[in-house]
Amino acid sequence: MSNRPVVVRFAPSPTGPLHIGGVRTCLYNYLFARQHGGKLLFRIEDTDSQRFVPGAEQYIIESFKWLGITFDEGVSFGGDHGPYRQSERREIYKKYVQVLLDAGKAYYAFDTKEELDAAREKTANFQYDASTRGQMRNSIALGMDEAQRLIAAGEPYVVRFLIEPGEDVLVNDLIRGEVKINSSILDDKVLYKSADELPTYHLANIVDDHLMEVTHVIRGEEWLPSSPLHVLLYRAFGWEAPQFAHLPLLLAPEGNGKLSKRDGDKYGFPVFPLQWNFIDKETGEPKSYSGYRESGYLPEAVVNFLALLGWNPGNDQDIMTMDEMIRMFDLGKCSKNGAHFDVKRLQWFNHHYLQVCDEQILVDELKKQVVENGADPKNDEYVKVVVGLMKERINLPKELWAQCNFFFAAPEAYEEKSLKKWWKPASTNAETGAAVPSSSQMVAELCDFLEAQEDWNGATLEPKVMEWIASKEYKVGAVMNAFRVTLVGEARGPQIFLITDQLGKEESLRRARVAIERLA
RNA sequence: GGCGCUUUCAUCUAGCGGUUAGGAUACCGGCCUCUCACGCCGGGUACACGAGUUCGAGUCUCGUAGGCGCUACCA
Repeated sequence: MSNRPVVVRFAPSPTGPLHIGGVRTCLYNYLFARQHGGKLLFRIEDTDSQRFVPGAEQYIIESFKWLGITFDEGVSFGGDHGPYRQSERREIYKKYVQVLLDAGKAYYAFDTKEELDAAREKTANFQYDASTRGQMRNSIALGMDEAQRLIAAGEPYVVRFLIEPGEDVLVNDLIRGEVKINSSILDDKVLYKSADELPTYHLANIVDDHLMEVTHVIRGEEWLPSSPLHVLLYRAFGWEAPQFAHLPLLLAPEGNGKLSKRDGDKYGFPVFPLQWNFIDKETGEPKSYSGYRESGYLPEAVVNFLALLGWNPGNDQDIMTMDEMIRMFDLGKCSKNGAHFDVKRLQWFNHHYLQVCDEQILVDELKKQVVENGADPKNDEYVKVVVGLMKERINLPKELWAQCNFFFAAPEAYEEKSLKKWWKPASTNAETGAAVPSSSQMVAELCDFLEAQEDWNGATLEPKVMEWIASKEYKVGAVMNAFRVTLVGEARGPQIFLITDQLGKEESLRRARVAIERLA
């Protein structure tokens, strides 16, 4: 193995929004590149013209921009190895296909879709390989002269890779160790199609990785079975193969299968970094898949969570900055088995990063929510204080309004459970036999006491109120919680004098008295 | 069906021949407290199964079973 400078790549197909599993693959490539002072390339593998989706490329670029993952070379980033879109590299692939053809390591095949289907129908487990290629329509069975004649006559063809059977192909995987696969189970893969003059993934991938001087291929486990083919292709060209590392797959939260876009709908969380809008092909209706960004997840949380899904630094650290991850990342510490996606854990990460993020993000979000709910956000300072009080109890910004609505709008109804517990009629203390006034009366008395107070500062108000409660021989909880219900509408929220500070004297007393009247 | 990868708490995982099997999320309980959260403290739950190797196996080997992936002129 030579000591080439580290070059890795992320090479998605622009077939739609970027799946969260792809995000993790790219993140690992990024961490690896940065740790080794190497380069990360961004290549677009659009060799399947049938599945090309406009906008997907831009979506992917925007996603990584949001996540803070940067590239050094590639589509939209420039570099000396371009072009970086495979559809713009036709001539390059043609040249290398010819190299293989000339060396007798690949051949022309003319079988139509129908003929191939018929062969598969006829023979169980049909495979286009050494045992069957003699019966098919290709330059080996037909002879090169006939093949050239067919090509000249305009017959569409493909070029297939000639696999020699019976050889154990070794793939050295940085995560899984040595994987051995016998070449007999490999079929003569199509490398090139004359119909669109494009190569298939396998050929384009090898040629590009070689030309772009890629040293490490870090990709999903779904590629493991075809990695022997890739090894064979490198060998056929006489090129040094890169090191491989096949990452475990991301699995659905429960049950079976890998994480799919349907799981997002099923479990109520996004599986894409950004929202993706599209037209439903069947109904013609505009639809969209939700994204982490639009759902209020912070990029730091998504990255941190994803990094630990399949890798860990070997210590007990969970919260990591990107720089720490870059320092500690280790392919050898990646797990080998698939990881179930646990959205609760992601939310915990998000909760953490929400506490340390720029508060203005939450201030703006809450302001928006207040307006949407027809209330008055007053001013930035007011909203900022509320955010400071409430952010520790949310996992997502969208939960803000439900938590803090009472700071902006008086309760219109009172929650039943809270009333049952804290809004009581007059009674007698079972132990002392003393009369206990109703909640309504206690709050009314409290209002009179508060009315007389000149200084409405919670810090000075609190000891006075406590003193007053003691002098009346009331229970602190009974008075404060009844009062709380009148202000909030239920038994929740921050310390009560923090609420009255924000609401002000007039509004606080008004709410209490309105409640007394309503609950009479 | 064939081939490959894989298997420690519900979930993400630590562990690389000798551990009371550790951490995190979730869950439960307690503390704090005017409520709800946060926070802190505590708790339960795991080595898929069966054979070997070894004085000793979660750790090594082989089977079995389960899970996942691939098996296209898709990537």
